[in-house]
Amino acid sequence: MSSLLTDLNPQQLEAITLPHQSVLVLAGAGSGKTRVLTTRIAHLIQSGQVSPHGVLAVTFTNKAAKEMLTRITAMLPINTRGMWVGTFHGLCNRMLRTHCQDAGLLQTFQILDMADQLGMIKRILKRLSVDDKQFPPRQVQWFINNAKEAGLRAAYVEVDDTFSRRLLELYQAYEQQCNRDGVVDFPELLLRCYELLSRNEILRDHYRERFHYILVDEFQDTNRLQYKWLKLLAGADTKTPAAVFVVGDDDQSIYAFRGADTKNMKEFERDFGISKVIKLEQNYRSHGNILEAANALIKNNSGRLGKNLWTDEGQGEPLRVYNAPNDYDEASFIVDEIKALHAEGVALSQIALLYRSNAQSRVLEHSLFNASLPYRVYGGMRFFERQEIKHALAYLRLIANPEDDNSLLRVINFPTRGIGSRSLEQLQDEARHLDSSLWAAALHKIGGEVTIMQQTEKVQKGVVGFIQLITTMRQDWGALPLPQIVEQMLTQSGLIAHYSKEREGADRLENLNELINAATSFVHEAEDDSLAAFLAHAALEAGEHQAGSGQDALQLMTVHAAKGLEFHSVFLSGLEEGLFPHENSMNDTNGLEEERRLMYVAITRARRSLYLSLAQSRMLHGQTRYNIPSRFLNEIPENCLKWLQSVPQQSMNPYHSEKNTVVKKEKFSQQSAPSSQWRIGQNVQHAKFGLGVIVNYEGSGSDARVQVNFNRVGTKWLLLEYAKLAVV
DNA sequence: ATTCTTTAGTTTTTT
DNA sequence: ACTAAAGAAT
Repeated sequence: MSSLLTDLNPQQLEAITLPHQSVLVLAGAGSGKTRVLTTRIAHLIQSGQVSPHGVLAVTFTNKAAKEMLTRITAMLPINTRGMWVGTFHGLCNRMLRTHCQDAGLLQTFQILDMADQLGMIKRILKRLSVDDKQFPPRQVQWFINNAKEAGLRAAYVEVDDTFSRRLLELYQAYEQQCNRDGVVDFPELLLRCYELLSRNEILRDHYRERFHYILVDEFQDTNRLQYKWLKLLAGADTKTPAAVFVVGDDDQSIYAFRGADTKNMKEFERDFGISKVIKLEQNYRSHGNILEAANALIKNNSGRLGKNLWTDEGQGEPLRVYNAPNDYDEASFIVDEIKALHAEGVALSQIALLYRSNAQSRVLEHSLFNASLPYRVYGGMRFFERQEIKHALAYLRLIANPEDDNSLLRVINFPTRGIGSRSLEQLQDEARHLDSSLWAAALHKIGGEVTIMQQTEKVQKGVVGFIQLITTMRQDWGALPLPQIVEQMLTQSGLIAHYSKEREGADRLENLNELINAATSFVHEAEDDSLAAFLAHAALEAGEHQAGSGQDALQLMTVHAAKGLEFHSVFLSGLEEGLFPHENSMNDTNGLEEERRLMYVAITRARRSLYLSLAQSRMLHGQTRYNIPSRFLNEIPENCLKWLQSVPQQSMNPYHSEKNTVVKKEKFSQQSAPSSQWRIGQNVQHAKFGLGVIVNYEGSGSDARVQVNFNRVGTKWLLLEYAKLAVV
């Protein structure tokens, strides 16, 4: 009947055209999941079952949300403005901004990212003089976020030992501080919003009345709180619940580490009285060998909901595996293969280079840069996370709300204006006395001592200057458009001047300029172009701002970031035990199964060709590590794989040999050369400490000592004369 | 108070 | 290897 519904298989068609009821769609990788989701929305609107106003679609990443909107607008020539499409956090932020009073928040409430949050926790630990050895800030952060993601306020957390009790007190102190500063962390966005809806019947009914159709992508990655929020919003327990269309794949659940729980799928079936589960099992993406490899691998996981992907396509080429002697050789192999593919006509943007952890991108980038292959890195160090941008944002936040202690502390002496630790301490004491923010304390101090004039002027000059600076900035705010506010702030704060003076400041200045551009384009694109909205955008979409996205470039990202994307060719690097699966996850079954799902995700990104590579040795944390091939390679059937030979040739790898000689030269020039068997990188055996690698040495003759990194006991300095080291 | 130097922790993945 | 924090020197 309509062009929307052509070229669909029966299951896809059924999912798309389902009447007003809730449904669970189990969609395997490459089964047209996103297409089904977007087509359903378009179909619902086109057939008049709902107006854009009544649709709410939740995705997991901003990238996915954007993609969804683009696809819908391509299918339907309508204005999608009324539709709510976004991430859980984005949608909650939107609701909280709209109803900030009911939510007990300032109009200008700010969002803390993970680093901000950690800084805040560190500050609280210091204030309460808690030993941060005993209570590592990271662990406190983990505790707080976990509680929030389970939907628990401090008052409801149950603890049974003194350690947890202390953690709970810290949680409480943290909550207080957040409330006073008017800041909100990531899980707080959800929890606040959930509480708002459950407390406020009018609002709840308003939104229930509005959103008759709710669609959720990547449902397997939702955590408990997100699910509760969804249930509440949809009115699962009412007579007229919304039609909730949920798409997920338990085999692609890779966010358990931040509370995602596939049990939500079972609960969804129960809570929404699901009578229909639709399975999409035909894969339209990958060739046979790739799919066979993925299926065989994921079979090793237990407790799957069960589904088997199949394809009409031919077997295609085998997966190519390359076992490199070291990480530089691995990189140059990848570079060569990418060049070859590109020469054959594959667009660089259709080639992805994936890795398990961000740290691995360095070596790869180096080789790509030397080969002048254009590439684009997703994730890693993001624009809004750079320190100069963080400083600038802190000033902007203070303009919006000077009570924000976090931001104040970040920039009160940056650029330096003579406010040292001493003055800061005084200020913090004052704030504690008054039980107020640092800003209020500073105002109070100046106000109080203005009568004593002379001395104050000397002691507090820096602080007075800072207060005047922020006050002046605040006066202009409101009158000026956003980009001008940013521009003025950059000069008035002295950030520009500071980075102009710095040796390596050129990049930073460029980034600060880019911030003005970001503000300009934000004003053009966003409906709400207020300062607060811009700051929320900066916190929530930290990764989305990427310069130079226009040209054809190779795509570099972690496997996590690659979920939901597909490429003609995929390179998966670092397939070694300890790296992938990661050593932190290898010890328990759950961790290992999640790693395997991650591997599954990685494999299924490829349409036509897939390259797997590993290195026998690689630099990590400044040390050479020797790894064995990943167990996942053994889980892929041999007939899918084609092992490539590595050719040990000096000329093939000029960078690596050059680098090595540089390192060695330095060592030799400063110290006498030890006998040839004791050299850096040599594997040795010690009677007591076991196996290790020599990482450094000094002295000579009877004084000669070597530093050895032992597998079991870490690094030790040993006198060669006494330590009976054996070469392995 | 600021800047230079040394040291310790850190990195798994992300909204 | 790299960065943030602590310590020492100016």
